[in-house]
Amino acid sequence: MKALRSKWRKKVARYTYQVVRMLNDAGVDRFTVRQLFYQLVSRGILKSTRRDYKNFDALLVKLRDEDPWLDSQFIDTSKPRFNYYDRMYWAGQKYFVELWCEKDALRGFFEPYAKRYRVNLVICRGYPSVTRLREAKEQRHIPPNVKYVVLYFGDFDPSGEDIFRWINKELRPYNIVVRKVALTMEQVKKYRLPPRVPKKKDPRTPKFIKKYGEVAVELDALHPVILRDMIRRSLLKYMDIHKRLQVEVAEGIQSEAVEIVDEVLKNLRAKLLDIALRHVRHEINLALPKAYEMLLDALESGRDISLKQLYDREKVLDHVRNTMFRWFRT
DNA sequence: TGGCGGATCAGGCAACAGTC
DNA sequence: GACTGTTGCCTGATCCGCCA
Repeated sequence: MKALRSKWRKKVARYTYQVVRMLNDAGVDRFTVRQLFYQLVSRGILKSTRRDYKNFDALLVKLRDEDPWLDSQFIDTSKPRFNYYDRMYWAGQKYFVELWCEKDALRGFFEPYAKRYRVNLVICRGYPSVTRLREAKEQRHIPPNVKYVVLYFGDFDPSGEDIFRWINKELRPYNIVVRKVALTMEQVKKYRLPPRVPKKKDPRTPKFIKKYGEVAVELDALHPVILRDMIRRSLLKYMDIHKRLQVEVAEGIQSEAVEIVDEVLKNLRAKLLDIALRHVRHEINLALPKAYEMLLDALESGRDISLKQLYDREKVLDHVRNTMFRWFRT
Protein backbone atom coordinates (compact mmCIF):
# COMPACT_ATOMS: atom_id res chain seq x y z
CA MET A 1 0.00 0.00 0.00
CA LYS A 2 1.24 3.52 -0.84
CA ALA A 3 2.07 5.69 2.19
CA LEU A 4 -0.58 8.20 3.18
CA ARG A 5 0.97 11.59 3.69
CA SER A 6 -1.64 13.45 5.66
CA LYS A 7 -1.95 12.74 9.36
CA TRP A 8 -5.74 12.85 9.03
CA ARG A 9 -5.70 10.15 6.35
CA LYS A 10 -3.27 7.97 8.29
CA LYS A 11 -5.42 8.23 11.40
CA VAL A 12 -8.71 7.57 9.59
CA ALA A 13 -7.21 4.64 7.66
CA ARG A 14 -5.93 3.10 10.90
CA TYR A 15 -9.31 3.45 12.61
CA THR A 16 -11.10 2.21 9.50
CA TYR A 17 -9.24 -1.11 9.68
CA GLN A 18 -9.77 -1.25 13.43
CA VAL A 19 -13.53 -0.77 13.10
CA VAL A 20 -13.82 -3.21 10.18
CA ARG A 21 -12.07 -5.90 12.24
CA MET A 22 -14.31 -5.14 15.22
CA LEU A 23 -17.36 -5.51 13.01
CA ASN A 24 -16.00 -8.79 11.62
CA ASP A 25 -15.43 -10.05 15.18
CA ALA A 26 -19.05 -9.17 15.95
CA GLY A 27 -20.13 -11.34 12.99
CA VAL A 28 -20.81 -8.42 10.60
CA ASP A 29 -18.85 -9.04 7.41
CA ARG A 30 -20.80 -6.89 4.93
CA PHE A 31 -21.74 -3.24 5.37
CA THR A 32 -22.19 -0.01 3.45
CA VAL A 33 -19.77 2.91 3.27
CA ARG A 34 -22.28 4.99 5.20
CA GLN A 35 -22.53 2.41 8.00
CA LEU A 36 -18.76 2.42 8.40
CA PHE A 37 -18.71 6.23 8.27
CA TYR A 38 -21.14 6.46 11.18
CA GLN A 39 -19.18 3.87 13.15
CA LEU A 40 -16.22 6.27 12.90
CA VAL A 41 -18.45 9.25 13.73
CA SER A 42 -19.76 7.49 16.84
CA ARG A 43 -16.15 6.92 17.94
CA GLY A 44 -15.35 10.61 17.47
CA ILE A 45 -12.90 9.97 14.61
CA LEU A 46 -15.02 11.82 12.03
CA LYS A 47 -17.61 14.58 12.14
CA SER A 48 -21.05 14.01 10.68
CA THR A 49 -20.57 16.57 7.90
CA ARG A 50 -20.71 16.45 4.11
CA ARG A 51 -17.04 17.45 4.02
CA ASP A 52 -15.91 14.63 6.31
CA TYR A 53 -18.08 12.15 4.48
CA LYS A 54 -16.66 13.12 1.08
CA ASN A 55 -13.09 13.02 2.35
CA PHE A 56 -13.67 9.68 4.05
CA ASP A 57 -15.37 8.32 0.93
CA ALA A 58 -12.46 9.41 -1.28
CA LEU A 59 -9.98 7.83 1.12
CA LEU A 60 -11.99 4.64 1.22
CA VAL A 61 -12.02 4.40 -2.61
CA LYS A 62 -8.23 4.55 -2.50
CA LEU A 63 -7.90 2.03 0.33
CA ARG A 64 -10.33 -0.37 -1.38
CA ASP A 65 -8.45 -0.04 -4.63
CA GLU A 66 -5.26 -1.12 -2.90
CA ASP A 67 -6.72 -3.78 -0.62
CA PRO A 68 -9.07 -6.40 -2.11
CA TRP A 69 -9.82 -7.75 1.38
CA LEU A 70 -11.11 -4.37 2.54
CA ASP A 71 -12.99 -3.96 -0.73
CA SER A 72 -14.75 -7.30 -0.23
CA GLN A 73 -16.27 -6.04 3.04
CA PHE A 74 -18.67 -3.65 1.31
CA ILE A 75 -22.11 -4.03 -0.14
CA ASP A 76 -23.98 -1.48 -2.19
CA THR A 77 -27.74 -1.52 -1.83
CA SER A 78 -28.26 1.92 -3.36
CA LYS A 79 -27.46 0.96 -6.97
CA PRO A 80 -29.63 -1.98 -7.99
CA ARG A 81 -28.42 -5.02 -9.88
CA PHE A 82 -30.83 -7.59 -11.36
CA ASN A 83 -29.41 -11.00 -12.10
CA TYR A 84 -31.53 -12.40 -14.91
CA TYR A 85 -28.65 -14.17 -16.66
CA ASP A 86 -29.58 -17.75 -17.59
CA ARG A 87 -26.63 -20.02 -18.35
CA MET A 88 -28.86 -22.46 -20.25
CA TYR A 89 -30.38 -19.72 -22.39
CA TRP A 90 -26.90 -18.45 -23.36
CA ALA A 91 -25.40 -21.95 -23.71
CA GLY A 92 -22.84 -22.15 -26.53
CA GLN A 93 -22.76 -18.35 -27.02
CA LYS A 94 -19.49 -16.43 -27.42
CA TYR A 95 -20.60 -13.50 -25.28
CA PHE A 96 -21.83 -12.77 -21.79
CA VAL A 97 -23.86 -9.59 -22.12
CA GLU A 98 -25.07 -7.16 -19.47
CA LEU A 99 -27.20 -4.03 -19.74
CA TRP A 100 -25.92 -1.05 -17.72
CA CYS A 101 -28.16 2.02 -17.44
CA GLU A 102 -27.22 5.40 -15.98
CA LYS A 103 -30.62 6.18 -14.50
CA ASP A 104 -33.12 4.32 -12.37
CA ALA A 105 -36.01 6.17 -14.03
CA LEU A 106 -35.62 3.86 -17.04
CA ARG A 107 -35.32 0.66 -15.01
CA GLY A 108 -38.90 -0.34 -15.71
CA PHE A 109 -38.26 0.08 -19.41
CA PHE A 110 -35.06 -2.01 -19.47
CA GLU A 111 -36.19 -4.77 -17.11
CA PRO A 112 -38.57 -6.60 -19.51
CA TYR A 113 -35.76 -6.84 -22.10
CA ALA A 114 -33.28 -8.07 -19.50
CA LYS A 115 -35.82 -10.73 -18.50
CA ARG A 116 -36.73 -11.60 -22.09
CA TYR A 117 -33.11 -12.07 -23.19
CA ARG A 118 -31.96 -13.47 -19.80
CA VAL A 119 -29.23 -10.88 -19.22
CA ASN A 120 -28.26 -9.00 -16.06
CA LEU A 121 -29.32 -5.40 -15.61
CA VAL A 122 -27.19 -2.92 -13.66
CA ILE A 123 -28.59 0.47 -12.69
CA CYS A 124 -25.68 2.85 -12.08
CA ARG A 125 -27.58 5.86 -10.67
CA GLY A 126 -24.86 8.21 -11.85
CA TYR A 127 -21.38 6.80 -11.51
CA PRO A 128 -21.30 3.07 -10.74
CA SER A 129 -20.03 2.20 -7.28
CA VAL A 130 -16.69 0.54 -6.60
CA THR A 131 -18.71 -2.46 -5.43
CA ARG A 132 -20.54 -2.84 -8.77
CA LEU A 133 -17.28 -2.48 -10.70
CA ARG A 134 -15.61 -5.04 -8.43
CA GLU A 135 -18.43 -7.51 -9.11
CA ALA A 136 -17.88 -7.03 -12.85
CA LYS A 137 -14.11 -7.43 -12.52
CA GLU A 138 -14.51 -10.63 -10.49
CA GLN A 139 -16.48 -12.16 -13.42
CA ARG A 140 -17.74 -14.87 -11.05
CA HIS A 141 -20.73 -16.06 -13.04
CA ILE A 142 -19.14 -15.94 -16.50
CA PRO A 143 -18.58 -19.26 -18.29
CA PRO A 144 -15.01 -19.95 -19.53
CA ASN A 145 -13.98 -18.80 -23.04
CA VAL A 146 -16.81 -16.29 -23.19
CA LYS A 147 -16.29 -12.57 -23.82
CA TYR A 148 -17.87 -10.18 -21.29
CA VAL A 149 -19.76 -7.30 -22.95
CA VAL A 150 -21.30 -4.34 -21.12
CA LEU A 151 -23.92 -2.45 -23.12
CA TYR A 152 -24.11 1.02 -21.61
CA PHE A 153 -27.05 3.42 -21.89
CA GLY A 154 -26.70 6.97 -20.54
CA ASP A 155 -27.31 10.65 -21.23
CA PHE A 156 -25.39 12.53 -23.87
CA ASP A 157 -23.93 15.19 -21.59
CA PRO A 158 -20.60 15.88 -19.83
CA SER A 159 -21.37 13.47 -17.01
CA GLY A 160 -22.98 10.77 -19.14
CA GLU A 161 -19.96 10.67 -21.43
CA ASP A 162 -17.62 10.71 -18.48
CA ILE A 163 -19.42 7.86 -16.71
CA PHE A 164 -19.02 5.78 -19.87
CA ARG A 165 -15.33 6.77 -20.08
CA TRP A 166 -14.87 5.80 -16.44
CA ILE A 167 -16.57 2.40 -16.74
CA ASN A 168 -14.53 1.70 -19.86
CA LYS A 169 -11.28 2.70 -18.15
CA GLU A 170 -12.07 0.48 -15.14
CA LEU A 171 -13.27 -2.62 -17.00
CA ARG A 172 -11.15 -2.69 -20.16
CA PRO A 173 -8.03 -3.95 -18.33
CA TYR A 174 -10.15 -6.94 -17.28
CA ASN A 175 -10.82 -7.84 -20.90
CA ILE A 176 -14.39 -6.54 -20.68
CA VAL A 177 -15.85 -4.79 -23.72
CA VAL A 178 -17.84 -1.66 -22.81
CA ARG A 179 -20.00 -0.25 -25.58
CA LYS A 180 -22.11 2.89 -25.38
CA VAL A 181 -25.29 1.94 -27.21
CA ALA A 182 -27.08 5.21 -26.42
CA LEU A 183 -26.99 8.16 -26.35
CA THR A 184 -24.41 9.30 -28.91
CA MET A 185 -23.89 12.48 -30.92
CA GLU A 186 -24.86 10.60 -34.11
CA GLN A 187 -28.18 9.56 -32.53
CA VAL A 188 -28.85 13.12 -31.31
CA LYS A 189 -28.44 14.35 -34.89
CA LYS A 190 -30.24 11.43 -36.53
CA TYR A 191 -33.35 11.64 -34.34
CA ARG A 192 -33.21 15.46 -33.96
CA LEU A 193 -33.43 15.23 -30.19
CA PRO A 194 -34.20 18.40 -28.17
CA PRO A 195 -30.90 19.76 -26.82
CA ARG A 196 -30.22 21.64 -23.61
CA VAL A 197 -27.17 23.68 -22.68
CA PRO A 198 -24.65 21.70 -20.58
CA LYS A 199 -24.20 22.94 -17.02
CA LYS A 200 -21.42 25.53 -17.02
CA LYS A 201 -20.33 24.79 -13.45
CA ASP A 202 -19.62 21.14 -14.22
CA PRO A 203 -15.81 20.82 -14.53
CA ARG A 204 -16.31 18.32 -17.38
CA THR A 205 -18.30 20.80 -19.46
CA PRO A 206 -15.46 22.74 -21.21
CA LYS A 207 -13.91 19.55 -22.60
CA PHE A 208 -17.33 18.29 -23.68
CA ILE A 209 -18.28 21.57 -25.42
CA LYS A 210 -14.91 21.63 -27.18
CA LYS A 211 -15.56 18.17 -28.55
CA TYR A 212 -19.32 18.30 -29.32
CA GLY A 213 -20.47 21.92 -29.01
CA GLU A 214 -23.12 23.31 -26.67
CA VAL A 215 -25.51 20.37 -26.83
CA ALA A 216 -26.65 17.93 -24.19
CA VAL A 217 -29.55 15.45 -24.37
CA GLU A 218 -31.17 13.16 -21.80
CA LEU A 219 -31.51 9.48 -22.63
CA ASP A 220 -35.22 9.83 -21.74
CA ALA A 221 -35.65 12.15 -24.74
CA LEU A 222 -35.27 9.20 -27.08
CA HIS A 223 -38.60 7.83 -28.33
CA PRO A 224 -39.39 4.60 -26.41
CA VAL A 225 -39.86 2.66 -29.66
CA ILE A 226 -36.40 3.72 -30.87
CA LEU A 227 -34.85 2.93 -27.49
CA ARG A 228 -36.56 -0.48 -27.47
CA ASP A 229 -35.09 -1.27 -30.89
CA MET A 230 -31.65 -0.14 -29.76
CA ILE A 231 -31.77 -2.47 -26.75
CA ARG A 232 -32.99 -5.39 -28.84
CA ARG A 233 -30.56 -4.85 -31.71
CA SER A 234 -27.58 -4.37 -29.39
CA LEU A 235 -28.38 -7.62 -27.57
CA LEU A 236 -28.95 -9.59 -30.77
CA LYS A 237 -25.63 -8.34 -32.12
CA TYR A 238 -23.91 -10.43 -29.44
CA MET A 239 -26.18 -13.43 -29.77
CA ASP A 240 -25.63 -16.28 -32.25
CA ILE A 241 -29.23 -16.72 -33.42
CA HIS A 242 -28.63 -20.18 -34.93
CA LYS A 243 -27.02 -21.39 -31.72
CA ARG A 244 -29.92 -19.90 -29.73
CA LEU A 245 -32.38 -21.66 -32.03
CA GLN A 246 -30.57 -24.98 -31.57
CA VAL A 247 -30.66 -24.57 -27.80
CA GLU A 248 -34.28 -23.42 -27.92
CA VAL A 249 -35.28 -26.48 -30.01
CA ALA A 250 -33.31 -28.77 -27.67
CA GLU A 251 -35.00 -27.12 -24.68
CA GLY A 252 -38.39 -27.57 -26.40
CA ILE A 253 -37.77 -31.27 -27.03
CA GLN A 254 -36.58 -31.75 -23.45
CA SER A 255 -39.57 -29.93 -22.00
CA GLU A 256 -42.05 -31.93 -24.15
CA ALA A 257 -40.41 -35.21 -23.10
CA VAL A 258 -40.48 -34.20 -19.43
CA GLU A 259 -44.15 -33.28 -19.74
CA ILE A 260 -45.02 -36.66 -21.26
CA VAL A 261 -43.02 -38.55 -18.61
CA ASP A 262 -44.69 -36.50 -15.86
CA GLU A 263 -48.12 -37.37 -17.24
CA VAL A 264 -47.29 -41.10 -17.58
CA LEU A 265 -45.80 -41.14 -14.08
CA LYS A 266 -48.91 -39.47 -12.69
CA ASN A 267 -51.13 -42.21 -14.14
CA LEU A 268 -48.68 -44.91 -13.16
CA ARG A 269 -48.58 -43.63 -9.60
CA ALA A 270 -52.37 -43.73 -9.34
CA LYS A 271 -52.39 -47.26 -10.68
CA LEU A 272 -49.60 -48.41 -8.32
CA LEU A 273 -51.29 -46.75 -5.37
CA ASP A 274 -54.48 -48.62 -6.16
CA ILE A 275 -52.65 -52.00 -6.29
CA ALA A 276 -50.73 -51.27 -3.10
CA LEU A 277 -53.92 -50.20 -1.29
CA ARG A 278 -55.73 -53.39 -2.26
CA HIS A 279 -52.88 -55.64 -1.12
CA VAL A 280 -52.12 -53.79 2.11
CA ARG A 281 -55.85 -53.78 2.95
CA HIS A 282 -56.05 -57.52 2.25
CA GLU A 283 -52.98 -58.33 4.38
CA ILE A 284 -54.13 -56.17 7.30
CA ASN A 285 -57.63 -57.66 7.14
CA LEU A 286 -56.07 -61.12 7.41
CA ALA A 287 -54.24 -60.02 10.55
CA LEU A 288 -57.23 -58.23 12.11
CA PRO A 289 -58.84 -61.03 14.20
CA LYS A 290 -55.55 -61.49 16.03
CA ALA A 291 -55.07 -57.69 16.20
CA TYR A 292 -58.44 -57.24 17.99
CA GLU A 293 -57.32 -59.63 20.73
CA MET A 294 -54.01 -57.75 21.15
CA LEU A 295 -55.80 -54.39 21.23
CA LEU A 296 -58.28 -55.61 23.82
CA ASP A 297 -55.44 -56.97 25.93
CA ALA A 298 -53.54 -53.66 25.66
CA LEU A 299 -56.61 -51.62 26.67
CA GLU A 300 -57.32 -53.84 29.67
CA SER A 301 -53.73 -53.76 30.88
CA GLY A 302 -53.45 -49.97 30.22
CA ARG A 303 -50.58 -50.30 27.70
CA ASP A 304 -50.20 -47.95 24.69
CA ILE A 305 -50.21 -49.75 21.37
CA SER A 306 -50.01 -48.51 17.76
CA LEU A 307 -51.54 -50.03 14.64
CA LYS A 308 -48.08 -51.03 13.35
CA GLN A 309 -47.64 -53.31 16.38
CA LEU A 310 -50.82 -55.22 15.61
CA TYR A 311 -49.49 -57.11 12.61
CA ASP A 312 -46.14 -58.22 11.17
CA ARG A 313 -45.36 -55.05 9.29
CA GLU A 314 -42.16 -56.21 7.53
CA LYS A 315 -43.94 -59.34 6.30
CA VAL A 316 -46.88 -57.35 4.93
CA LEU A 317 -44.61 -54.79 3.21
CA ASP A 318 -42.42 -57.50 1.71
CA HIS A 319 -45.44 -59.28 0.38
CA VAL A 320 -46.95 -56.18 -1.22
CA ARG A 321 -43.57 -55.09 -2.59
CA ASN A 322 -43.01 -58.49 -4.26
CA THR A 323 -46.52 -58.50 -5.68
CA MET A 324 -45.95 -55.08 -7.24
CA PHE A 325 -42.56 -56.03 -8.70
CA ARG A 326 -44.22 -59.08 -10.27
CA TRP A 327 -46.91 -56.76 -11.71
CA PHE A 328 -44.18 -54.52 -13.13
CA ARG A 329 -42.36 -57.42 -14.80
CA THR A 330 -45.54 -58.54 -16.49
C1' DT B 1 13.95 25.91 -2.78
C1' DG B 2 11.62 24.02 -6.62
C1' DG B 3 9.18 20.23 -8.51
C1' DC B 4 6.30 16.42 -7.97
C1' DG B 5 2.36 14.28 -6.47
C1' DG B 6 -1.04 13.50 -2.92
C1' DA B 7 -4.75 15.95 -0.29
C1' DT B 8 -8.46 18.95 -0.17
C1' DC B 9 -12.23 21.56 -1.88
C1' DA B 10 -16.19 22.58 -4.41
C1' DG B 11 -18.47 21.55 -8.30
C1' DG B 12 -21.10 17.60 -10.89
C1' DC B 13 -24.19 12.91 -11.92
C1' DA B 14 -28.30 9.90 -10.33
C1' DA B 15 -32.79 8.64 -7.44
C1' DC B 16 -35.37 8.61 -3.49
C1' DA B 17 -37.28 9.97 1.08
C1' DG B 18 -38.62 13.31 4.24
C1' DT B 19 -39.98 17.99 5.49
C1' DC B 20 -42.22 22.31 4.90
C1' DG C 1 -43.89 21.40 -5.53
C1' DA C 2 -39.57 23.04 -3.75
C1' DC C 3 -35.98 22.08 -0.91
C1' DT C 4 -32.77 19.28 1.81
C1' DG C 5 -30.40 15.18 2.99
C1' DT C 6 -28.65 10.62 1.72
C1' DT C 7 -25.57 7.49 -0.92
C1' DG C 8 -21.60 6.52 -3.96
C1' DC C 9 -19.17 7.83 -7.40
C1' DC C 10 -16.59 11.44 -10.61
C1' DT C 11 -13.88 15.98 -12.10
C1' DG C 12 -10.41 20.16 -12.22
C1' DA C 13 -8.14 23.64 -9.54
C1' DT C 14 -5.51 24.68 -5.83
C1' DC C 15 -3.08 23.77 -1.65
C1' DC C 16 0.55 21.65 0.78
C1' DG C 17 4.05 18.12 2.32
C1' DC C 18 8.03 15.63 1.09
C1' DC C 19 12.43 14.97 -0.93
C1' DA C 20 16.54 15.82 -3.69
